Amino acid sequence: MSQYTLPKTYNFKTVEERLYEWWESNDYFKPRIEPGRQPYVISIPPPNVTGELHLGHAMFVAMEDLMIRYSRMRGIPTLWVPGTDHAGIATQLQVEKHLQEEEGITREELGREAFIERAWAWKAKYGGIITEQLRRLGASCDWDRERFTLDEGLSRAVREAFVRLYEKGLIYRGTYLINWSPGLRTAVSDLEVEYREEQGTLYYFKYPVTDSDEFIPVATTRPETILGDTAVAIHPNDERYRHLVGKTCRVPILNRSIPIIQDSYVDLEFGTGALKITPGHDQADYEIGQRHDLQVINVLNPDATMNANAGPYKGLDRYECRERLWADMQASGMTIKTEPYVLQVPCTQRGGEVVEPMVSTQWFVRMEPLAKPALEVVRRGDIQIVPERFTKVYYNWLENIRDWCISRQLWWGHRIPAWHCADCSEITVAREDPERCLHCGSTEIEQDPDVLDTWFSSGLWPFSTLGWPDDTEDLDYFYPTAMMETGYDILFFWVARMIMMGLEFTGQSPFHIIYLHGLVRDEQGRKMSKTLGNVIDPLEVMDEFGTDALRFSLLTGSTPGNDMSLGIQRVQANRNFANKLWNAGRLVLMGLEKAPDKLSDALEPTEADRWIKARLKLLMRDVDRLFSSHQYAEAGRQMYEFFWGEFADWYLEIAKLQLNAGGDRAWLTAETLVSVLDTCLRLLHPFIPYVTEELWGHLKHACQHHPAGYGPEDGWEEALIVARWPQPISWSEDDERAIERFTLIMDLVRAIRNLRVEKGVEPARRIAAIINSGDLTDLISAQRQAIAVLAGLDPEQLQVHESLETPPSDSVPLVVGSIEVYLPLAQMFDIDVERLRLTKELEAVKAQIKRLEDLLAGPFSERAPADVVQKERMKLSLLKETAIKLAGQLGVIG
RNA sequence: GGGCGGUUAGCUCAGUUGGUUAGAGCGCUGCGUUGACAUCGCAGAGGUCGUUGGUUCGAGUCCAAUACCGCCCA
Repeated sequence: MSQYTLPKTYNFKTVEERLYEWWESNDYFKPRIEPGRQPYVISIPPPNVTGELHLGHAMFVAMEDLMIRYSRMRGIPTLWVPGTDHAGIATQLQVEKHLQEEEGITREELGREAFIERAWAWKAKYGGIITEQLRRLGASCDWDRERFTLDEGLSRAVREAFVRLYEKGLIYRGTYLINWSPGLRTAVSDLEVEYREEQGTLYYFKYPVTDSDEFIPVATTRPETILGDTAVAIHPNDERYRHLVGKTCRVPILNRSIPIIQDSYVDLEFGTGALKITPGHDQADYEIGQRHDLQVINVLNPDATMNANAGPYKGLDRYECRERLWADMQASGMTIKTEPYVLQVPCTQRGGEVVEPMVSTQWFVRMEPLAKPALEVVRRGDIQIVPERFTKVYYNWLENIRDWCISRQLWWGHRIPAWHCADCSEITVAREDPERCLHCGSTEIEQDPDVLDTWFSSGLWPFSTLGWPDDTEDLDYFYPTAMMETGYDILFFWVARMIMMGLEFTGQSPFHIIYLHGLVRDEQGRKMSKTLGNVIDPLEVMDEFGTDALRFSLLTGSTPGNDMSLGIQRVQANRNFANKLWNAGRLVLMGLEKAPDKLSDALEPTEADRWIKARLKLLMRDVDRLFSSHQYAEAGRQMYEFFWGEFADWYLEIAKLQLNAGGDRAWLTAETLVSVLDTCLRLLHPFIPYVTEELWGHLKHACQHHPAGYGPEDGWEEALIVARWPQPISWSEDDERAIERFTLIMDLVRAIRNLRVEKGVEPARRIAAIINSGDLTDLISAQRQAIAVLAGLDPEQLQVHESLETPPSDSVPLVVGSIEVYLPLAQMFDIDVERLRLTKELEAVKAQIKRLEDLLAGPFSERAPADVVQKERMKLSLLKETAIKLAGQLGVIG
């Protein structure tokens, strides 16, 4: 009876939570500070504090936890700093919605202070959910260092940063054209605006020239903006209207007089070739207006209704105004025509509601001086972006950067530390709340009502979370961080800004590698959205298949910077992999019991032992190479294939035999099993931490309770999470040969299996076989038992000969390389069928020979490297042997 | 308008610095249940690597052009 009766199926439900708590309570997530030693640090991309877990979170947690666990196992002081983001707009909207639903009141009715209190209460209530969910994913963050963008320390950092930038003249307040969201009643930055294609209309109408019967035909997609026009522009080369330049025309309905100007921005081909200029509500027009010193007229209220400048249309919603105005113009004969037109409608990234360009007084960050050093650090390689192609995207954005509108007319966020003086109208910006105006000493000062863009505080994240602006031990030791791992969709929003802020405030790049993962999509490659109903909830997936299965799917299914499709079937397959690991582990544990206490004599490893160890070495080497080039997915896939396709499918089958042989053979086999399994668990741990830790614990326990004392040379570590990462071991010729020799055995076994199936031999039936193995007789004889078991042969009736003078009759012949095999399946032997089969095979081999001979006769043998040529020569000679054997067998059949 | 990515098996995707008859998972077909695992095993079918041209002894891989799909920026 086994001492370790593990269940037949891996049950993640009884494992995950227990292990996570065990890891956390043993402080395995906490780094030791080892002065002089370079630590490995990742700052988590902080999720929205009241957000819900989605696959994007699962993706970054899986990736980062992989990197963190790998680093930790390598013995490097490793820190993953967790935290959450206050997410200004998102959270405020949630709280507002809740307020409306539960109490039927608006935030304005509640008042600013009370509202902020509610928001904090909301955060207190729901803020822990997301971090709990990150734990569930196995995130090995140091939770004692958890931060929140709106906590006291970070608020101080934000304030310090703001004041410094202001003092340097990099923050300014001014009245410019910005993106206004009427729905949210706040300004948003350029980045937060997305363009949506919509079917719209292009309206053609007449701009009457003052004191003349002439008119200029003009086209617009937004007729309501006519009310804010302050010029009509034509191209300098445009002959048609040249004579009108310098004259004025009259705004329809309002009859305001506006100039006719020339500007090369005007596209001669578009519309009528003349452009109405609305500096108050269009970016391009705004710039033209600046060039020509045009008046800026705002016709909109903050809620997107028309204001007094719209004259008779005052109070109407903008779309209603559009219709009415057009109808009025039609009535007075000023319209020409309309035609369908596809518009690019600006919308907010969040709500999706239409954004109106509008002139407004806001706070801005001057970006160019910050962008320059940020470009420089990437150019000189201090920061490397993976995949590399995003470097170009990054350059392009920074080289064409525009000033950043950082003020938001919200309540939930970092309040701008600026006070306006009622007496002198000057602004006081200060680290501590001032009592009086810095300019005139007046006490009649009031703090600016706006808060900062959420991304302003996120930009400080890698150092603010470590204590900046204070000179803390953490900041000193852990900063700059090593890796910034996140989705490419926030390269500008977040990553670029962190680099700029990091350089500005700390003088150092905040991290050295940027690894950008792709976005997770559904099986058809579509974005997941609630409206499409194709959202996969990671929590449900984990409930059904376990965390490891989800992690492994995300980690092996994606390549850097490329989107991935996640299918549930893939997760299921990986759940099966966890189970495969588990059962292979069970077999090893049971095998241990068959091993004697100690080795009685020196004993050579078997061919299979040598092979699996050599293959494992190759795997370690590949994994090392792949990890260092950030090809984590490929590394994971190779581990999977090695474990399942080689260790489980082949070695374990042979190991059963070797264990049953008992004695020293069993002892040595158990040792190999333990060693290979142990190494595999170490390699796989960063990918699938739970099942590996659990199984490793059993393995360790079993080994420690076995008198043989199997285990790693330096003994078993406390836990897999802190166990040593396997180091690639040197490669030798012997390893090469071990792989070649065993590969031949596998080929032989496979060939026999194929033939069995082809001949319809029942799987359970043991059949006889005669092998003529020539030079390889030593190898084949030594492996006869293994071959017999794997190929379903009867060991009693398995003959291995070095040469065979008279081949057996009535036997099905086959050739593997230079080895001949005869399966005496008399009743299934059909001479015609065999002849045909052998002839076909011979033809195929001959074709191969021809191909290689041609190749070697050509320039290949002179131009290609010697080892490549040699390889082909070897292949050719083996094929020739095969051909001879096949021809011989055909001759026998007659 | 500028830039980027994708196009490989029925589906979802891998594929080192170019090395010579292209891989995985799922799906499909056939067979198989007394001891690691049916969340499994054995075997099989299935691909002119979008198209065209080029470089090379050799191209899925490098270059150029082109088509389609998608993304980003303006």
